[in-house]
Amino acid sequence: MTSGLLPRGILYFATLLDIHTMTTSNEHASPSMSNDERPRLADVAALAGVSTATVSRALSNPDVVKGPTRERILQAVARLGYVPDGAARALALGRARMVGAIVPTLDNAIFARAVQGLQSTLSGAGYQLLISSHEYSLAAETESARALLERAVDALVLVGADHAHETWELVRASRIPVLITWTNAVDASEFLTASTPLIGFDNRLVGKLAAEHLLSLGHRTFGMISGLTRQNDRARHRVDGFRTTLADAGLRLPEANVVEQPFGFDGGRAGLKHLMQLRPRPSAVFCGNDVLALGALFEAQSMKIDVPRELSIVGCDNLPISSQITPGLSTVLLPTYELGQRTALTLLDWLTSERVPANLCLPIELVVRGTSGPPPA
Amino acid sequence: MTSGLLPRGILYFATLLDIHTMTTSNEHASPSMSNDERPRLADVAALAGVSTATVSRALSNPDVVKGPTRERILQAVARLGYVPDGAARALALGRARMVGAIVPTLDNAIFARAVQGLQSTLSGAGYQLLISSHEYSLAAETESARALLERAVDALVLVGADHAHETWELVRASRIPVLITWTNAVDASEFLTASTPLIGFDNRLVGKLAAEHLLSLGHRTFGMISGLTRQNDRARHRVDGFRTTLADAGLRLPEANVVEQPFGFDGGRAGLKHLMQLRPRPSAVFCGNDVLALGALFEAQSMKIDVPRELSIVGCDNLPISSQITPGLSTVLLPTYELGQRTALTLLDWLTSERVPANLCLPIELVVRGTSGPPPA
DNA sequence: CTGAAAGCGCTTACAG
DNA sequence: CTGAAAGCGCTTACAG
Repeated sequence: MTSGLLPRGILYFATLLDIHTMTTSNEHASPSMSNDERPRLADVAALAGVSTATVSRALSNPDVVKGPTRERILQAVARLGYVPDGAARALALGRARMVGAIVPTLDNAIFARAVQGLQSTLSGAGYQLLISSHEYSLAAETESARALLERAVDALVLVGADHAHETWELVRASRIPVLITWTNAVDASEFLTASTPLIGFDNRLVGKLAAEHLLSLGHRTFGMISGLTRQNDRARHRVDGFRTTLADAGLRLPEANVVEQPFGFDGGRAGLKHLMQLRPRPSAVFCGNDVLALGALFEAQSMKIDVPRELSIVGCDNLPISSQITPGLSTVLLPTYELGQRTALTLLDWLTSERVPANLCLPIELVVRGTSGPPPA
Repeated sequence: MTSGLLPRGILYFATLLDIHTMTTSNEHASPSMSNDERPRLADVAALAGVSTATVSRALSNPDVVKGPTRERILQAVARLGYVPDGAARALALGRARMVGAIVPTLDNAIFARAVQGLQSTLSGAGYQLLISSHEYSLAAETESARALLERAVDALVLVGADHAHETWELVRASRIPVLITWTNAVDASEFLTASTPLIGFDNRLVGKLAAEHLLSLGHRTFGMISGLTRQNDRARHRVDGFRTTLADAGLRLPEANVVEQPFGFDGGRAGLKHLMQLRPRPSAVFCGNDVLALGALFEAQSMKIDVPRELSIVGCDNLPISSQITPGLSTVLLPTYELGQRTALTLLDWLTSERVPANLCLPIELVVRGTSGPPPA
């Protein structure tokens, strides 16, 4: 793209003369500008008859430029269709007005929704979102982190507390603000929680709310369908909260009653099939998220198991579909769009104030619908 | 962030001496590097005892640098935790290895899935995705386009053919590759289709497939629940294809039988309520997408209308949920993940070959499940 | 209020 | 194979 060491030509030759007739002609990209290069600040400056410094000021700090001069510059900008080059601006300014986010996947309504909240809030404040996903591979996440860091993002958003050592080294070396989301607790000691704020949910409480609800209905035998817990602290905490709460009530949740399944309806179906073969058969099943719960519900319907009369199911997320189907899914509502919004606001505040923000744990609540009820007599 | 006109200091003082013991010490960010600035190419060069030019070559064109030199450089990179500054690199190179994409929303499985395909394919080739959404507002889309263009993206992906005049001017002035997705046809004459490739579906065919299916079942009275068509060529073409196919069969689809609703389950519900009040009552309803169709199905269930005995419903998208619910949703399958992939591959090819790619219309097919059947006798 | 010029951190043509 | 230096397109401290 660059033409070697020779400076670029200036584009204004054809248009310099009719500067005063500009407003009556095409206000947008001039047809006479058939040059192959896009216009630069110098082109605007030449057309407006000022220095590049003045154009730069007129654009980023308008009131420091005299009215008529500013007018001429803005007309030149419009005439040439000038759009600043972000790379040059980022280099000069030391910030790119870009935030990076790495999520496990976008192909899950719950992450898509949070990303939507993040993106729209950021862009309202003039920041753009660089997004990457890793399909639940922490090694892939490291490469995503490197790729985003290499694009000079001003800050990075990660999901959960489980990350590869290398990811952590990368973000530390980059010296940019890093925000951990979806969780309120970090196990791994290598994460310096003091300078890495957490904005998320209490995932143990998710399991606790589900357990308390099912216990209060009178259930005594439980199963759980969890997402893969291996590199996923959110999934682990949900299992932990569920199990601990049962234990506090004097009930044991055996290992065999916890099935780990990959995210997806099929995971939920497979998980339920497994649990329904256990003896004693669980009368209540808690699922790590709504997609697993819906899969379990569909499988129960396929198996002619009456929900909730023979079996209670509780999910987590409160996807829009969960309130639409019959019976409605009992679930723990996570305010994920708000999570994205709050993440954005916190980050914006951090970037401007340069003070590390406080942790934030968003409130969650149990929503009881048709898939949970008393155990069979 | 920048410290005025004074050049930055060099970081290597503390670490220059132990260059030969490096491999036995911490390979990652050195604890001794407590400086507040992140390492630069010059720091790596100083630590390795070479020029910045050589470091740059060692990183981007390794085989042009002698083995031992390269080794020393890589060790210095590892020791300092050096990550190149993308803004500077983009400025020097003239490309940022970033692609911008603007979608109506991420909060719709169908877009999220396509974006996932786009993102993962791009990042596999070393490109990162800058994403923005506009919630179906073409004015907001213009601002998104400007914001992405200002970040110096190498290419831009748009959804559909309906765009504000200003959006078009912006992308034209930017002189970067622009790809239109989700459609195979452009109405607006201002869009220079010759240099703006289309990768998408034949949305008229979507309507046609639905109509042919319902006609072949014997239906004679139809309704349609469409997304808002105002700034949405995909929605318009689906209505058009449906109506035209019915007309070819000698059947009229009156205006009153087409309800426009915003995307969402509630839109589908409201649309069905309206259609069920018409006399004669439609025996078959085609919905512009699966979310509307599912909303319609749920509303039919609420209204105790037997689907498909009293009413047939056909959607479009083939969301994962559509094959899970009972009855399964008859729908037109759009390969959206593949759309994202193909968009990425086409863009990558375009960026390397600099030849405008050919249009691509992805094959679609009707999937018949439980929500469609013969009309009531 | 405006301009000349240095600087941001890279890459690469040119010369050795 | 390697280095000195110019250039990418902006911003801004400094001087007028």
